[in-house]
Amino acid sequence: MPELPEVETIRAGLAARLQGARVADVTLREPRLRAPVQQDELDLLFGARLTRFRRRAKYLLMDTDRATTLVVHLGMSGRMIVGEAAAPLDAHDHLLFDLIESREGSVQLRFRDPRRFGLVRVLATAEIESHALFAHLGPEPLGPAFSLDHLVAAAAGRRVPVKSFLMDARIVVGVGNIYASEALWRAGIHPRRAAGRISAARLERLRGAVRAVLREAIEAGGTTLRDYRDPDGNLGYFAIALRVYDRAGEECSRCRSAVRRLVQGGRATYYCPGCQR
DNA sequence: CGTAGACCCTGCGCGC
DNA sequence: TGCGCGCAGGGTCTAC
Repeated sequence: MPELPEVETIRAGLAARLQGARVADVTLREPRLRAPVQQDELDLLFGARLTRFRRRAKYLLMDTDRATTLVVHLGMSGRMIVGEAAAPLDAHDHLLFDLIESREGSVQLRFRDPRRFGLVRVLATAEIESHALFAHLGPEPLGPAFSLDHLVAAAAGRRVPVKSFLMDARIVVGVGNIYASEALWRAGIHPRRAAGRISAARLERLRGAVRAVLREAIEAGGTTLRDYRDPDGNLGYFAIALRVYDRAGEECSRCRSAVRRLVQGGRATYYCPGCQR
């Protein structure tokens, strides 16, 4: 799936094209996502206007003028596609949103997700933050709440490997598998190091690395990898330079050691044994 | 409590 | 060419 920068890129793309559009119809073709899609929730969208496009962690939040919010998570393989309603259907086009009065007139927004790890809900806008999906989430990595004080307090006494710690949404949201490895490389921290055994100075380096790598990726328009597409359905972006991710055996660009791969929590981690301690 | 592992699902690339 | 295997950017739940 898209990581935070990809979701942010999709959010911006959808906002530019669909802000102000009205939902004329919704078709549910396959309800079996991470949680079953509820028709009674989708019914709340009929006639509603999409007013605001937000993001929280890796969730897309599309507010309507009916005090409801269309919540979409793309999971590993989800995409949002804007096109003509007559466009040929893909086997994994699970939801079709017929929109009118968009900047481009009548268009169809599709949620496509082969692996079906994604999620589509319609919730009361006022209850988003307190909803079970969001209540446990930690600070946004690019916001002021992701402070050194927060990181130091969260890491204190923790024996988890810092890679797993970084990917724990209760600590900070939006740091996925690619950028966790990349941020640790930038900070010179070994992914297996216990979170509670990193000095405040090095945690500050890590905080800066997380923010820098995410910011750069957003600027680059999202890393393009495998099946990722922007809202137009195009593969148009240039990937930011990934220094270790998926580069096992290659030379580290900083110290020339061979990049290694290991598995943590069932996920691949890439790091440089020469310059990450 | 904290942590490791299984699980949800399809598609793709690889080695045989 | 076909087949089986491992692996893939996420998140949640269970068992220990």
